[in-house]
Amino acid sequence: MLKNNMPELPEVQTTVNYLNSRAHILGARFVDVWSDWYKISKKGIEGKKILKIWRRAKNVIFDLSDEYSLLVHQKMTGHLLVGIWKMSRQGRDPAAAGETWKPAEEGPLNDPYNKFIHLVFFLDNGKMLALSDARKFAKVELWEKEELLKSSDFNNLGPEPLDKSFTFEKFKETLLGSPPSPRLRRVKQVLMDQNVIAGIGNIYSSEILWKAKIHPEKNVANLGQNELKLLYQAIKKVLELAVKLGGESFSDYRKPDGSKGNFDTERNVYRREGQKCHRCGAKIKRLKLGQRSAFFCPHCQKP
DNA sequence: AATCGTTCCTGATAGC
DNA sequence: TGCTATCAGGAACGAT
Repeated sequence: MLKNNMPELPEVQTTVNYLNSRAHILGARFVDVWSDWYKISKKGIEGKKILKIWRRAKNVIFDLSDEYSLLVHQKMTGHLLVGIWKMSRQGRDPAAAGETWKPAEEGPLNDPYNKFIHLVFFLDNGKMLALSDARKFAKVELWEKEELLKSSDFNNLGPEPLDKSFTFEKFKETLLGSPPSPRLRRVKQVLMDQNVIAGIGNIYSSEILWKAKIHPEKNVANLGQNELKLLYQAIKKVLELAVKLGGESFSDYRKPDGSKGNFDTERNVYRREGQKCHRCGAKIKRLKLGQRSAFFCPHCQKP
């Protein structure tokens, strides 16, 4: 079975944190684009300057000059990498350029030069911003900033769980509130719904529910006050810890320098089917909810 | 209106 | 050993 690990909130935040600090790409301008897949034209982005890099849900947003924004959703296997480039006789194709493609900082896997890079932005300060994406699912779009902010996909996103404004009251209101009504739905699917709470995916929803000792199929309307409190605290704690550790890297995800995140030691249920629960020793089980697999401890998380 | 199924894609794995 | 069929998965979109 393929070991999937799509970037969720902690991984995307880790990427954004890196891009804003150690990558040294703020203030740089785009000079060229190479891709064997994405239809991003040099014409649209050439000369635009990177002003600010931020996250909303699982999206990375580069605010650019001229009131433009570059939207990147890494989906399943996508991850952004930063390197340095030099012109070569072969031009700027990193596959052809070979040794001119090097990571900006030393990463344990030397990952930035890999066969899954399908898009590279060349910046005027000698840096490359690349997208590695084995499955070619990632989304990269150039928007007028205002259009992006008022687009329905973007505007319907639920609150950011790590914001201070995401209080327990706000959480209950979001989870149980009337419109839209996720009232009759199973808690795992509700947690993963980007329009209810933004940024949580398959890995962290399983980890959060394990920590809160709640069964993934439990209907959110049937959660007691104590369970709601535990769930709220688990969301904050699990995501905060994962951001602190630089996310999860058991599969494709890497920080922009190619190095791995360190959340793996904290993984309690995801992809641990048949192994012992770290809390009670029972065997971790897996079930299908919709098209997704949910991992849980049948002893700690009773229906 | 809400929910379910399909689609995109390819590396890794299971089964023969 | 080598081939093929199956699976994983976020989210847009089409169908019911």
